[in-house]
Amino acid sequence: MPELPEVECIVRSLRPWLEGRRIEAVEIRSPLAAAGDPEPLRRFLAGRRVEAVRRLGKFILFDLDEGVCAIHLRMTGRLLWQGGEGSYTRAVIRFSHGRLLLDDTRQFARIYAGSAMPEPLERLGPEPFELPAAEFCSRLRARRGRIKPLLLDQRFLAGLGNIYADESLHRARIHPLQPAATLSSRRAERLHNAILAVLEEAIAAGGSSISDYVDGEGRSGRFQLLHRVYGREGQPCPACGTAVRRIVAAQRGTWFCPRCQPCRPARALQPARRPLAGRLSTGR
DNA sequence: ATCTATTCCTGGCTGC
DNA sequence: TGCAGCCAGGAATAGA
Repeated sequence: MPELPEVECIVRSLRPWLEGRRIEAVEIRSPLAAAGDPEPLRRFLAGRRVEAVRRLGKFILFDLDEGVCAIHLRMTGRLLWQGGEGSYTRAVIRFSHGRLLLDDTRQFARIYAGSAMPEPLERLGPEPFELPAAEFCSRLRARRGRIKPLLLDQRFLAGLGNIYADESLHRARIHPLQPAATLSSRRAERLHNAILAVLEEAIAAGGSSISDYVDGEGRSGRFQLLHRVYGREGQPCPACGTAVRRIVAAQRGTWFCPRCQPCRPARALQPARRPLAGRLSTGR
Protein backbone atom coordinates (compact mmCIF):
# COMPACT_ATOMS: atom_id res chain seq x y z
CA MET A 1 0.00 0.00 0.00
CA PRO A 2 1.79 3.08 -1.10
CA GLU A 3 1.59 5.71 1.62
CA LEU A 4 3.57 8.93 1.81
CA PRO A 5 7.07 7.37 1.96
CA GLU A 6 6.37 4.94 -0.89
CA VAL A 7 4.84 7.66 -3.06
CA GLU A 8 7.82 9.91 -2.29
CA CYS A 9 10.20 7.14 -3.41
CA ILE A 10 8.21 6.56 -6.58
CA VAL A 11 8.26 10.26 -7.38
CA ARG A 12 12.02 10.49 -6.81
CA SER A 13 12.67 7.47 -9.00
CA LEU A 14 10.50 8.77 -11.85
CA ARG A 15 11.54 12.42 -11.77
CA PRO A 16 14.77 12.03 -13.76
CA TRP A 17 12.98 10.08 -16.47
CA LEU A 18 9.92 12.24 -16.91
CA GLU A 19 10.64 15.87 -16.17
CA GLY A 20 10.83 17.96 -19.31
CA ARG A 21 9.49 15.12 -21.47
CA ARG A 22 6.41 15.15 -23.60
CA ILE A 23 3.63 12.57 -23.42
CA GLU A 24 3.08 11.14 -26.89
CA ALA A 25 0.01 9.05 -26.20
CA VAL A 26 -1.94 7.38 -23.43
CA GLU A 27 -3.61 3.98 -23.62
CA ILE A 28 -6.24 3.13 -21.07
CA ARG A 29 -6.37 -0.68 -20.96
CA SER A 30 -8.96 -0.79 -18.22
CA PRO A 31 -11.59 1.94 -18.17
CA LEU A 32 -11.57 1.76 -14.37
CA ALA A 33 -8.06 3.23 -14.34
CA ALA A 34 -9.41 6.56 -15.52
CA ALA A 35 -11.23 8.81 -13.10
CA GLY A 36 -14.23 9.66 -15.27
CA ASP A 37 -14.35 8.93 -18.97
CA PRO A 38 -11.16 7.44 -20.41
CA GLU A 39 -11.47 9.18 -23.77
CA PRO A 40 -11.33 12.82 -22.63
CA LEU A 41 -8.50 11.85 -20.27
CA ARG A 42 -6.53 10.34 -23.13
CA ARG A 43 -7.07 13.37 -25.32
CA PHE A 44 -6.15 15.79 -22.54
CA LEU A 45 -2.84 14.10 -21.79
CA ALA A 46 -1.64 13.43 -25.34
CA GLY A 47 0.98 15.97 -26.38
CA ARG A 48 1.39 17.55 -22.93
CA ARG A 49 4.82 18.13 -21.48
CA VAL A 50 5.67 17.04 -17.92
CA GLU A 51 7.18 20.09 -16.24
CA ALA A 52 7.52 18.63 -12.76
CA VAL A 53 6.93 15.37 -10.90
CA ARG A 54 5.96 15.73 -7.27
CA ARG A 55 3.95 14.25 -4.42
CA LEU A 56 0.88 15.57 -2.69
CA GLY A 57 -0.28 13.35 0.16
CA LYS A 58 -0.44 9.91 -1.43
CA PHE A 59 -0.96 11.35 -4.92
CA ILE A 60 1.69 11.35 -7.59
CA LEU A 61 1.35 14.65 -9.39
CA PHE A 62 2.61 15.67 -12.82
CA ASP A 63 2.57 19.40 -13.44
CA LEU A 64 1.99 19.71 -17.17
CA ASP A 65 2.63 22.58 -19.56
CA GLU A 66 -1.11 23.00 -19.29
CA GLY A 67 -2.97 21.49 -16.36
CA VAL A 68 -2.06 18.51 -14.20
CA CYS A 69 -2.15 14.74 -14.11
CA ALA A 70 -2.55 13.02 -10.74
CA ILE A 71 -2.33 9.32 -9.98
CA HIS A 72 -3.45 7.57 -6.81
CA LEU A 73 -2.21 3.98 -6.46
CA ARG A 74 -4.52 3.01 -3.59
CA MET A 75 -3.68 -0.56 -2.55
CA THR A 76 -1.98 -2.51 -5.27
CA GLY A 77 -1.12 0.07 -7.90
CA ARG A 78 2.39 0.32 -9.32
CA LEU A 79 3.85 2.92 -11.61
CA LEU A 80 6.71 1.43 -13.58
CA TRP A 81 9.11 3.13 -15.93
CA GLN A 82 9.87 0.76 -18.81
CA GLY A 83 8.00 -2.04 -17.07
CA GLY A 84 6.98 -5.19 -18.89
CA GLU A 85 3.33 -5.39 -19.82
CA GLY A 86 1.16 -8.03 -18.19
CA SER A 87 -2.45 -8.86 -17.51
CA TYR A 88 -2.58 -6.22 -14.75
CA THR A 89 -1.38 -3.39 -16.92
CA ARG A 90 -4.25 -0.89 -16.71
CA ALA A 91 -2.75 2.08 -18.55
CA VAL A 92 0.30 2.99 -20.60
CA ILE A 93 1.68 6.52 -20.85
CA ARG A 94 4.00 6.73 -23.86
CA PHE A 95 6.95 9.03 -24.19
CA SER A 96 9.42 9.21 -27.10
CA HIS A 97 12.13 7.64 -24.92
CA GLY A 98 10.08 5.03 -23.06
CA ARG A 99 6.80 4.30 -21.40
CA LEU A 100 5.25 4.47 -17.99
CA LEU A 101 2.94 1.60 -16.99
CA LEU A 102 0.20 1.63 -14.44
CA ASP A 103 -0.03 -1.90 -13.07
CA ASP A 104 -2.79 -2.70 -10.61
CA THR A 105 -4.29 -6.05 -9.70
CA ARG A 106 -7.27 -4.83 -7.70
CA GLN A 107 -8.11 -1.89 -9.92
CA PHE A 108 -8.56 0.72 -7.23
CA ALA A 109 -5.88 3.02 -8.67
CA ARG A 110 -7.07 6.10 -10.56
CA ILE A 111 -5.60 8.57 -13.03
CA TYR A 112 -6.96 12.11 -12.91
CA ALA A 113 -6.23 14.91 -15.37
CA GLY A 114 -7.51 18.38 -16.01
CA SER A 115 -6.74 22.07 -16.26
CA ALA A 116 -7.41 22.60 -12.57
CA MET A 117 -6.32 20.58 -9.55
CA PRO A 118 -8.57 17.50 -9.40
CA GLU A 119 -11.18 17.58 -6.65
CA PRO A 120 -9.70 14.86 -4.37
CA LEU A 121 -6.43 16.77 -4.13
CA GLU A 122 -8.22 19.96 -3.17
CA ARG A 123 -9.59 18.19 -0.12
CA LEU A 124 -6.19 17.13 1.24
CA GLY A 125 -5.07 18.39 4.61
CA PRO A 126 -1.57 19.72 5.36
CA GLU A 127 1.63 17.88 4.50
CA PRO A 128 3.24 16.44 7.66
CA PHE A 129 6.62 18.00 6.89
CA GLU A 130 5.07 21.42 6.39
CA LEU A 131 2.94 21.40 9.52
CA PRO A 132 4.55 23.03 12.59
CA ALA A 133 4.16 21.11 15.84
CA ALA A 134 2.08 23.84 17.44
CA GLU A 135 -0.41 23.78 14.61
CA PHE A 136 -0.54 19.98 14.67
CA CYS A 137 -1.41 20.16 18.37
CA SER A 138 -4.14 22.72 17.93
CA ARG A 139 -5.67 20.73 15.08
CA LEU A 140 -5.68 17.64 17.31
CA ARG A 141 -7.37 19.48 20.10
CA ALA A 142 -10.17 20.63 17.82
CA ARG A 143 -11.20 17.04 17.07
CA ARG A 144 -13.42 14.76 19.04
CA GLY A 145 -12.66 11.41 17.46
CA ARG A 146 -10.08 8.78 18.29
CA ILE A 147 -6.50 9.35 17.27
CA LYS A 148 -5.98 6.47 14.82
CA PRO A 149 -8.97 7.16 12.55
CA LEU A 150 -7.95 10.82 12.64
CA LEU A 151 -4.44 10.04 11.45
CA LEU A 152 -5.95 8.10 8.55
CA ASP A 153 -8.18 11.03 7.60
CA GLN A 154 -6.49 12.69 4.61
CA ARG A 155 -8.28 15.96 5.32
CA PHE A 156 -6.70 16.11 8.76
CA LEU A 157 -3.19 15.22 7.61
CA ALA A 158 -2.16 14.14 4.13
CA GLY A 159 -0.12 11.02 3.47
CA LEU A 160 -0.41 8.70 6.47
CA GLY A 161 -1.97 5.29 5.91
CA ASN A 162 -2.45 2.23 8.05
CA ILE A 163 1.22 1.30 8.36
CA TYR A 164 2.61 4.68 9.34
CA ALA A 165 -0.31 5.57 11.59
CA ASP A 166 0.34 2.45 13.68
CA GLU A 167 4.11 2.89 13.65
CA SER A 168 3.86 6.56 14.64
CA LEU A 169 1.47 5.83 17.51
CA HIS A 170 3.77 3.12 18.82
CA ARG A 171 6.78 5.41 18.79
CA ALA A 172 4.81 8.11 20.54
CA ARG A 173 3.49 5.49 23.01
CA ILE A 174 -0.12 6.47 22.38
CA HIS A 175 -3.06 4.05 22.30
CA PRO A 176 -4.80 4.06 18.88
CA LEU A 177 -8.23 4.55 20.43
CA GLN A 178 -7.19 7.45 22.62
CA PRO A 179 -9.49 10.43 22.00
CA ALA A 180 -7.39 12.98 20.08
CA ALA A 181 -8.52 15.95 22.14
CA THR A 182 -7.40 14.30 25.39
CA LEU A 183 -3.73 14.20 24.41
CA SER A 184 -1.59 16.52 26.51
CA SER A 185 0.50 18.97 24.50
CA ARG A 186 3.58 17.05 25.52
CA ARG A 187 2.19 13.84 24.08
CA ALA A 188 0.77 15.55 21.01
CA GLU A 189 4.19 16.98 20.32
CA ARG A 190 5.70 13.55 20.84
CA LEU A 191 3.30 12.21 18.24
CA HIS A 192 4.25 14.96 15.80
CA ASN A 193 7.92 14.10 16.25
CA ALA A 194 7.17 10.38 15.87
CA ILE A 195 5.29 10.92 12.61
CA LEU A 196 8.12 12.94 11.08
CA ALA A 197 10.77 10.46 12.28
CA VAL A 198 8.90 7.42 10.97
CA LEU A 199 8.25 9.03 7.60
CA GLU A 200 11.86 10.17 7.23
CA GLU A 201 13.24 6.77 8.17
CA ALA A 202 10.81 5.02 5.85
CA ILE A 203 11.77 7.24 2.93
CA ALA A 204 15.46 6.65 3.67
CA ALA A 205 14.79 2.88 3.65
CA GLY A 206 13.02 3.06 0.31
CA GLY A 207 9.51 2.51 1.74
CA SER A 208 7.74 -0.61 2.98
CA SER A 209 7.32 -3.52 0.58
CA ILE A 210 4.64 -5.70 2.17
CA SER A 211 3.09 -7.30 -0.86
CA ASP A 212 3.01 -5.09 -3.93
CA TYR A 213 5.06 -1.98 -3.47
CA VAL A 214 8.07 -1.26 -5.65
CA ASP A 215 9.35 2.14 -6.80
CA GLY A 216 9.23 3.48 -10.36
CA GLU A 217 12.18 1.35 -11.34
CA GLY A 218 10.91 -1.84 -9.75
CA ARG A 219 13.01 -1.69 -6.57
CA SER A 220 11.58 -2.99 -3.30
CA GLY A 221 11.80 -1.05 -0.06
CA ARG A 222 13.30 -2.28 3.20
CA PHE A 223 11.32 -0.45 5.85
CA GLN A 224 9.00 -3.44 6.40
CA LEU A 225 11.96 -5.03 8.21
CA LEU A 226 11.93 -2.15 10.67
CA HIS A 227 8.22 -2.20 11.50
CA ARG A 228 7.75 -2.38 15.25
CA VAL A 229 4.05 -3.24 15.47
CA TYR A 230 2.36 -3.16 12.05
CA GLY A 231 1.34 -6.69 11.03
CA ARG A 232 3.15 -8.22 14.00
CA GLU A 233 0.34 -9.66 16.10
CA GLY A 234 1.66 -11.90 18.87
CA GLN A 235 5.29 -10.97 18.23
CA PRO A 236 7.29 -9.18 20.91
CA CYS A 237 7.28 -5.39 21.03
CA PRO A 238 10.85 -4.32 20.23
CA ALA A 239 10.72 -1.84 23.10
CA CYS A 240 9.45 -4.03 25.95
CA GLY A 241 8.91 -7.58 24.72
CA THR A 242 5.15 -7.64 25.32
CA ALA A 243 3.15 -9.42 22.62
CA VAL A 244 1.80 -7.03 20.01
CA ARG A 245 -2.02 -6.93 19.90
CA ARG A 246 -4.35 -6.50 16.96
CA ILE A 247 -7.67 -4.73 17.13
CA VAL A 248 -9.92 -3.14 14.52
CA ALA A 249 -10.29 0.62 14.42
CA ALA A 250 -12.07 2.51 11.66
CA GLN A 251 -12.52 -0.83 9.88
CA ARG A 252 -8.73 -1.19 9.70
CA GLY A 253 -6.44 -3.73 11.26
CA THR A 254 -4.61 -1.89 14.03
CA TRP A 255 -1.52 -3.15 15.82
CA PHE A 256 -0.13 -1.79 19.06
CA CYS A 257 1.77 -2.71 22.19
CA PRO A 258 -0.63 -2.87 25.16
CA ARG A 259 2.18 -2.08 27.56
CA CYS A 260 3.93 0.76 25.72
CA GLN A 261 0.65 2.25 24.50
CA PRO A 262 -1.83 2.34 27.39
CA CYS A 263 -5.06 4.25 26.90
CA ARG A 264 -4.49 7.20 29.19
CA PRO A 265 -6.79 10.16 28.85
CA ALA A 266 -5.43 13.43 30.20
CA ARG A 267 -6.77 14.12 33.68
CA ALA A 268 -8.17 17.53 32.95
CA LEU A 269 -10.39 16.19 30.22
CA GLN A 270 -11.76 13.17 32.01
CA PRO A 271 -15.45 13.43 32.82
CA ALA A 272 -16.08 14.74 36.30
CA ARG A 273 -16.78 12.06 38.88
CA ARG A 274 -20.49 11.75 39.30
CA PRO A 275 -21.31 8.77 41.53
CA LEU A 276 -24.94 8.11 40.63
CA ALA A 277 -26.08 10.73 38.18
CA GLY A 278 -24.80 9.10 35.03
CA ARG A 279 -24.63 11.64 32.29
CA LEU A 280 -26.14 14.92 33.38
CA SER A 281 -25.65 18.18 31.59
CA THR A 282 -22.84 20.30 32.95
CA GLY A 283 -24.90 23.34 32.17
CA ARG A 284 -22.78 24.73 29.37
C1' DA B 1 -19.36 16.30 14.07
C1' DT B 2 -18.37 11.70 14.28
C1' DC B 3 -19.44 7.05 13.89
C1' DT B 4 -20.36 2.61 11.27
C1' DA B 5 -21.37 -0.02 7.25
C1' DT B 6 -21.02 -0.49 2.40
C1' DT B 7 -18.95 -0.32 -2.07
C1' DC B 8 -15.23 -0.99 -5.28
C1' DC B 9 -11.79 -5.37 -6.74
C1' DT B 10 -9.15 -9.70 -6.90
C1' DG B 11 -5.40 -12.76 -5.09
C1' DG B 12 -4.75 -15.48 -1.39
C1' DC B 13 -6.13 -17.88 2.35
C1' DT B 14 -9.22 -21.07 5.21
C1' DG B 15 -12.00 -24.90 5.80
C1' DC B 16 -14.55 -28.61 4.23
C1' DT C 1 -7.59 -31.43 -5.40
C1' DG C 2 -11.34 -28.30 -5.78
C1' DC C 3 -14.12 -24.86 -4.53
C1' DA C 4 -17.03 -21.69 -1.91
C1' DG C 5 -16.62 -18.09 1.17
C1' DC C 6 -14.22 -14.69 3.35
C1' DC C 7 -10.63 -11.24 4.01
C1' DA C 8 -7.59 -7.16 3.19
C1' DG C 9 -7.91 -2.20 2.63
C1' DG C 10 -7.90 3.71 0.74
C1' DA C 11 -11.32 6.45 0.03
C1' DA C 12 -15.94 7.86 -1.22
C1' DT C 13 -20.49 7.58 0.21
C1' DA C 14 -24.77 6.79 2.69
C1' DG C 15 -27.10 6.55 6.76
C1' DA C 16 -27.39 6.81 12.02
